[in-house]
Amino acid sequence: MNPTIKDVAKRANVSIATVSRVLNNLGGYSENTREKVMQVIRETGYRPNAVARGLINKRTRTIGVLFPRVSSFFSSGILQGIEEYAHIHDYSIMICNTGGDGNRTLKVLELLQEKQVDGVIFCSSALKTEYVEIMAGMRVPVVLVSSESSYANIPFVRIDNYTAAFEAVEYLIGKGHRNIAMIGGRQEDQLAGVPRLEGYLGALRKHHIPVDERRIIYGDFRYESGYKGFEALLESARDMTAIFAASDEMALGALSAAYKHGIRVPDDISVIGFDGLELSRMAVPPLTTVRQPLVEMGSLAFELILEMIETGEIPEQANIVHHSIVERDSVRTVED
Amino acid sequence: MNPTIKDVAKRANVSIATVSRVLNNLGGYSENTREKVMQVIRETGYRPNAVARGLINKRTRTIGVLFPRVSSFFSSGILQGIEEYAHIHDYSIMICNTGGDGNRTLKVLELLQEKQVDGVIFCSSALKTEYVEIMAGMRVPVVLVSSESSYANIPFVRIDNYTAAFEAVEYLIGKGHRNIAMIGGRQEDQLAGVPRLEGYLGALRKHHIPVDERRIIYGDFRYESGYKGFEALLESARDMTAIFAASDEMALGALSAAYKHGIRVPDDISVIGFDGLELSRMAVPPLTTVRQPLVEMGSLAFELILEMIETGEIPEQANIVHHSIVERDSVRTVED
DNA sequence: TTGAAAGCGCTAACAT
DNA sequence: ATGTTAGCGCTTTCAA
Repeated sequence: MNPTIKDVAKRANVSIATVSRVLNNLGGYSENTREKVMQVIRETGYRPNAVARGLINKRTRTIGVLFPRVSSFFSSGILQGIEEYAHIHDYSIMICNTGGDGNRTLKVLELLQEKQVDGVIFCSSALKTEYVEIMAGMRVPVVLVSSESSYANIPFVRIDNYTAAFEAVEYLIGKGHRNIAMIGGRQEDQLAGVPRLEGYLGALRKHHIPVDERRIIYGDFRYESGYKGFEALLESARDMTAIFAASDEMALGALSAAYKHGIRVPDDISVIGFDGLELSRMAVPPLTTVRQPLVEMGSLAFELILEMIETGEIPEQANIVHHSIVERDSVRTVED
Repeated sequence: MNPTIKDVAKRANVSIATVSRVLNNLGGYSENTREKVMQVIRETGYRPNAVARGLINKRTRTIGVLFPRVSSFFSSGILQGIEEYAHIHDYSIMICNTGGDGNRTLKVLELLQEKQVDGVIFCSSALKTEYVEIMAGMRVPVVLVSSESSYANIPFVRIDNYTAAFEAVEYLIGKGHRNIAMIGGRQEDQLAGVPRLEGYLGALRKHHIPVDERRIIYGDFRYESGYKGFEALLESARDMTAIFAASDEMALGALSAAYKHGIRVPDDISVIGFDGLELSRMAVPPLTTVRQPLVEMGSLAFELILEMIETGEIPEQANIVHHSIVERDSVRTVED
């Protein structure tokens, strides 16, 4: 057995109350006893039991983090940001996969409640009513990342997807492109699918470019769908000179498909991605993309939840962070 | 306040012991009381407090997972495997970044000890003596992934790096290549750096191909070092027809550098990577690589630790899993 | 400056 | 079949 506070108290000839005091720097003891206690702690290698502490303090210094898929390229950046700040503030994080599955999400949420996490960060999934209900029941702060909730006053941090997509397409237009296709996300996806499509549409309208349905393909944000999307566009929109992909993964799929079909990027077709994942930089050719500051989004989410935990107050609900266009080599200028 | 077992007991007109019994399916109550208790639990939305349970059971059903960088492409696969199995067995995982930093690792280990995790999975870092000492002090099972320990009987799961590298190079040789360069990992890295280099050397020797120091460049497993490594090789080993990169990230760097320099892969130079990351499949051209079953390695690690937690016994120490060569499009056959 | 004791929410041994 | 009670390791009154 590892030593407990009792063992330390005994060996130091003091009461456990005194040990607790020096442990928590509460004062109310002589320098002498402090020394003695610290000495024993060092000798025995005593470490306070956070579980016991948690039981009495009702604080575990642990937060739960939910991802649809922890191992996705997208999750990684956010996770890194959360972890970094959590570590600074001596918090631990419990991560959970929801698999984008409602039942599993509920189960995971219940588990986190049982484990008494001090807060939960919920990432890149739509917030269903059932989630909100159980979250309310948990009575712990919740922050959304790359998600949003209109009907509950839950703070969220995300970029402005509409504007970001709008600017991506306007960037293409600025490069002289007129025949711009889009590989979008899921049409049902209100968080990233719809607004990015709207942004595309909006930019075209603003520049009086007619919308052509055949130039729009819907994927699921993943690589394969980008690959297939590109091939589909090859059929339906042969004259396109540029593609706006609603995710970097899909853009990479497009790049691969182009390579497969002997189509050169950006010489024959330009491609702009979305997300600014690390791998966009590693693509061939390096991918021009709309960057979301994923790491910062994670850090900010942690700061928000920390604030809620410590003050009990609900901060500004809408935390819109800045996107930016990262120019690399997958888009070329088209001469008229 | 959320309801406690006391509240449930009171409302159900039974003792807390009875509530505890039905909660844990221990028997010793009538169907009638069971019904009543369950009814109250449903009504109140009661959830047992895992912290209190942990205090008494000395089990938290939580394991700690350490990565040098949780957000790396490499960690992701392992993490996914661990999480999957942890979830099946109703365990939670606490993930920690060590940043490859000794002090931080020690701090994190201490934190995990305080939080009373039931075990720790330590991934892809060399195991220093200090770690082993503090781990021994924690008195919880430890499993290593993509790492190893000779001086402590800690179970580990990894592939056979030497053989895997050997086979990669032999694969290249089988394709007719003789002038094979290598972009290796860090020379000090005993886990992945040295054995993969040795494998390269061994394969050349076996096939009576003289080793040429100028064909060997050392990187750090990351993308940039692969990029630079490729450029360095362009200077020192112009006649190479193939490159064995000790990581997929470095292989991707090489691919990018080749593209930049107008060198076609695999027409001019073939490239084989190592790891089998998801992104190797997304590369242009799709990367031929040596696959480590990362997800399975994570699952296996979890199973091992679960076994240790539940039985208290130490399983087979060496768990060598199978690697395999994934043939894609970055290696071509050379005619003599 | 220090200690005794209550109690956080739960399990488990012991009664009944 | 059910209740009482003693802790698990700690923090925090309240006394001394």
